Amino acid sequence: MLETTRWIIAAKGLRALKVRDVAEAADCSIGSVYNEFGDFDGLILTVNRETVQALTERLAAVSTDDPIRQLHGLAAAYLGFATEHANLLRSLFEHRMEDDRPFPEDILRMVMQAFALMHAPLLHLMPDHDETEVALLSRMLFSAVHGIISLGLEERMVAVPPDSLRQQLAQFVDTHLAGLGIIPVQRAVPRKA
Amino acid sequence: MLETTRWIIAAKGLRALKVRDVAEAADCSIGSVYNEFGDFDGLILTVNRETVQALTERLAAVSTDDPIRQLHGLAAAYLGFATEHANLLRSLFEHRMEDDRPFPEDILRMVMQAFALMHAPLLHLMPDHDETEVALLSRMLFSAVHGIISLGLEERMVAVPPDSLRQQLAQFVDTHLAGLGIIPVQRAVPRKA
DNA sequence: TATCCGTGTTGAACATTGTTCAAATAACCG
DNA sequence: CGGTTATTTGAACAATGTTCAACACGGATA
Repeated sequence: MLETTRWIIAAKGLRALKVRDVAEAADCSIGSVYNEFGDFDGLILTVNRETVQALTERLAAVSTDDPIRQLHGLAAAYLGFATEHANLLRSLFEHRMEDDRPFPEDILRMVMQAFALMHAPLLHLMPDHDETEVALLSRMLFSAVHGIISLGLEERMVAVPPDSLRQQLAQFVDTHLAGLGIIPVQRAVPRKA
Repeated sequence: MLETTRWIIAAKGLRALKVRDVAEAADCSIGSVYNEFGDFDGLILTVNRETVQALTERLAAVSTDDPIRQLHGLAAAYLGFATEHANLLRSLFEHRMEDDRPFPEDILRMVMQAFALMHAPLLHLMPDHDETEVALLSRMLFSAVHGIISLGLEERMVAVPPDSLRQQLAQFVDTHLAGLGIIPVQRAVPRKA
């Protein structure tokens, strides 16, 4: 049942998800879906929970040997996940609850936790800085990476080629680390000159 | 009629928009809405068009005296617009067409145009660089700013206080410019030490 | 004025889809 | 097997995007 839902969202987008389709594919009645998930939001949120879980696992699997490499790895891992599961990630970030019900606390926590994964390596690289300051910085950096990727993959908006995107992301991380004084500023070779 | 639609989206979010509400508020029949806009998507897209137009105007109004100040101004202007019109901006970026109809070309162009506004000042600051390279860089920078702002304002995800967000954005731009070698790297004073 | 024709408006009716709930079915127990 | 509880069912309901035949109005014409 969950698999079916996830498959539909992943393949055809959140908007294509219908309770009746899920029920039919799972070979059960409409009511059973409601018994299991409460309502439509519950169905979606369950899939979203799994998505953020999978994302976190993927990000957590990045090697922690070298902080700088880890930051690059996190960005690359996020890009990989976003590329492979674009619709699932969109469902996580774009879905709005019916009426004005509050967003589930636990999903929120999980997303924040995932976005905090840059904190540890950054703290290693900036040992003299205030921890809360680094926390803010890491969340901001991850938000920036998220923005670059989610807009870059938006096929409706002249998507950036995946390989170019990978390259851009690496450059972005490097440039920012240089700006923080962690690695030396490397001027790109001007082709024009 | 358009005003009503815009008002509903701005006040209660895209999901709260109903054809019947628009018709009633505009004191006309449901059919008239369809005569005017074709379908539901048409209604939304018309508002989105206005939104990206307003955004572009606001961004274009930023002073072009000093390139660095201009970049800060663009980020700040985007933040201001996003703060004042959060739901309208969300409607622009999160709305998906029915079925799989293609996203309107003109809106796409306008968004790209808005996101390209960092190109000119960046080109001034990097006169020796390849223009297409700077174009990619400017789009990436703007995407990053977009990510920081849109996630930062997401009230469901522990929104960052607006003032703190403004400060973070400025720091982000400065750090990135420093990383590009345009302004000197300024190490923040470590509070811990 | 009466008639006709093009144009724009209407809202009842329809299709889709999330939701409910009383009845049917199944499962368990003594 | 009878009784009790739990689970499943799907017809019916409500909300909402969409259609379209009927209607209303305005101007041209006789």
